[in-house]
Parts: sequence; C-alpha cells; structure tokens
Amino acid sequence: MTKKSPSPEAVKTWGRLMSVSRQLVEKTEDALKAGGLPPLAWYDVLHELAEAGEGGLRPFELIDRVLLAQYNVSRLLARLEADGLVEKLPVSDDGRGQTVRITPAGRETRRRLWAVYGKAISELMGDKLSAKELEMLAGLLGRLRDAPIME
Amino acid sequence: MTKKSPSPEAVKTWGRLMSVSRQLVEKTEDALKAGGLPPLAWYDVLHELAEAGEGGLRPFELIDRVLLAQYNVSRLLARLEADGLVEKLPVSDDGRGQTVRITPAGRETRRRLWAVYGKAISELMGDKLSAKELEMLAGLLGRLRDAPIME
DNA sequence: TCCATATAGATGTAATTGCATCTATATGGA
DNA sequence: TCCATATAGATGCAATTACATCTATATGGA
Repeated sequence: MTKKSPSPEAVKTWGRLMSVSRQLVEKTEDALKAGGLPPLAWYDVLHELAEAGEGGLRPFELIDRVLLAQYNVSRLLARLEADGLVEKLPVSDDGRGQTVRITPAGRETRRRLWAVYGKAISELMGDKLSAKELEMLAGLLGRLRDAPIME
Repeated sequence: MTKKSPSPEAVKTWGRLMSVSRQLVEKTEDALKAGGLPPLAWYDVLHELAEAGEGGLRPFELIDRVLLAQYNVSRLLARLEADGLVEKLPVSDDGRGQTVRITPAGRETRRRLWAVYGKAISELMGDKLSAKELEMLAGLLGRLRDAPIME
C-alpha cells in the first residue's frame, strides 16, 4: 500500500506538470483563436480521421484514440458534421453504428489547424529543449502513463 | 524566426505531455468524485487561501496564483462562499475590492481534499519515479515555462 | 426462438466555462 | 475640481461539458 503523503519532489513535479501543460494548451488555443480557427480538440479528431483514410473510423474507435468521453465525441462529431468537415455513413454489418469519414473541407481545416498548432509546438517545445532533452522528457512522461504499452 | 514545422521529437513529447497530464488530472478528479469531494480547482483556491492565513487574499491576487480566468475565480469564489468555505470581507482602503478568507469549514474541506489528492500524487507520480528522476522531470518542465522566474 | 445482457451512439437537463460587457471605485493629470 | 482612463469584480448570455439515461441493434445462451 502506498504511502499517503507524497514526497516534496513529487508534489513539486506534479505542480510543474500541471501548470506547464495548462500554459501550453492555453497558448495554443489562443493562437488558434487568433487565427479564427476551431479548438484543439477538432484537430485531434480530424487528425485521427485523416490518418484513418477513406475507410473512416467508428466513433468508438475514435474514443480510445482521442481520450474524450463518449458523449463529448458524439457532440463534437455532430458539430464537425454540421460544419461539413466530416460525414457519417451507415455501416452495413452493424445497424447500431456508423462510420465517420473526413471530407475534403475537413482535410483543409486540419491543414490550417496544423499550420498554427505545429508552429506552437515548435516554439513552445521544440525551441526550448534539445532533441536529447526531448527524448528524455518523453521517456520520463512515458513512465507516468497508464498502461505502459510497449512500443 | 522559428521553423514552422516541429521536429518529430517535439511532436512526440508534446503528445506525451498532453495525454499524461490529462490522464493524471482525470484520475485525480475521479478519485475526488468517488470520495464525494469537490473538484481540484477548489483545492487550489483553498490551498492558496490557507497559505495566506488570516489576512486572506484579494481575488486578483488569487488569479495569478491559480491560473484561472477572472470570471472563473469570481464564480468559483461565489460557490465556495455559498458552501461556507470562504468568507468575503470588504477592504477598507479600496472600495472596489474585497478580501477573501478561508473559514474553518474551508480548512476542513481542504484537509479532506488533500487526503485524496496527496494520495493520488503519491501513487501516480511519487511511486513511478525516483527522487532524482522527479527532479530531472521538474527541471525539464521548468524550461518549458512561460517566464522562467528564478527560484 | 426467446430473453437477458451488452454495446453503439444520441440526448435532456443541469452545471460550468467563455466572451463580452457592466458597475463601481481609483488614479493621474489638466 | 473634473474628466479620461484604469482597475476590481460581477454578470447576461451563448457554447460546451458532465451526468444520467435512452433508443436501437447485437450477441450469447437456455
């Protein structure tokens, strides 16, 4: 059983992790807003769907990729569909389900999101640490992950 | 001027940072909910107010400590006050302002939040990395911070 | 076949957040 | 003193998120 009270180092590092990640997200969201673009979550979904290609993805597949709750994905997809960025297709072998596919407009939006998002990653992360340090950081963070799936 | 396209290492590390921090927050929030306790943001505010002592804090002072928007702090304080966890006092030398002070009930709630929160930090962070690794992680994260204020 | 249970996805409603703006008090000149 | 501007904090309203639940289809026995 775990000691209840965390070490000072753990508390300090936890605090850093929380404030840094929030700052980075906030700055990136600000940059997107400044560019008149939709939020980060849209990028994540469009990215996964773009990777998935013409076959598209079932919403439940999206859910474990993007780390959003089921109802969030459902509503986000509805917004994306309303904007014409994705389309929903019935799936033949499961009457409950659907396949979600990115549209050309969706690809274009993803591209424009990436122009800003990628730049933010460069400036906020790539420019601050060397490649070696980035690898080390990724490694340490990996140790904190849930299921340490091998890679 | 920064290169627009980020390095693969930066992208990988960015993704890790985002998913890990979200997982940790989510698990901690889940633990708090499971214990019938209010969310993490309440802890942050109560913690700052407890540190501030009897003198309390002005809301604007709270804002730069907790990294929340002004309107969020305003509303969070209203909820805390409604729950009797803080009290608002007029401040003599500035008619616009107020001082927010934690109540005994607020200290008690903070204590109960910490019992769960601290345990989460131990389990999710302290148990996964050595003290040296924690220091290294904190150091790398510190390099990503906004204004690298010395310490 | 029939039923109990599980899974896919949507949705009503309440709570929270974001954005813009508002009120009230301060402050620093002219 | 008066006014323009700044600052402290609150709030109306719209969008998003959380929670619970719902509908519809699948699936695996009995």
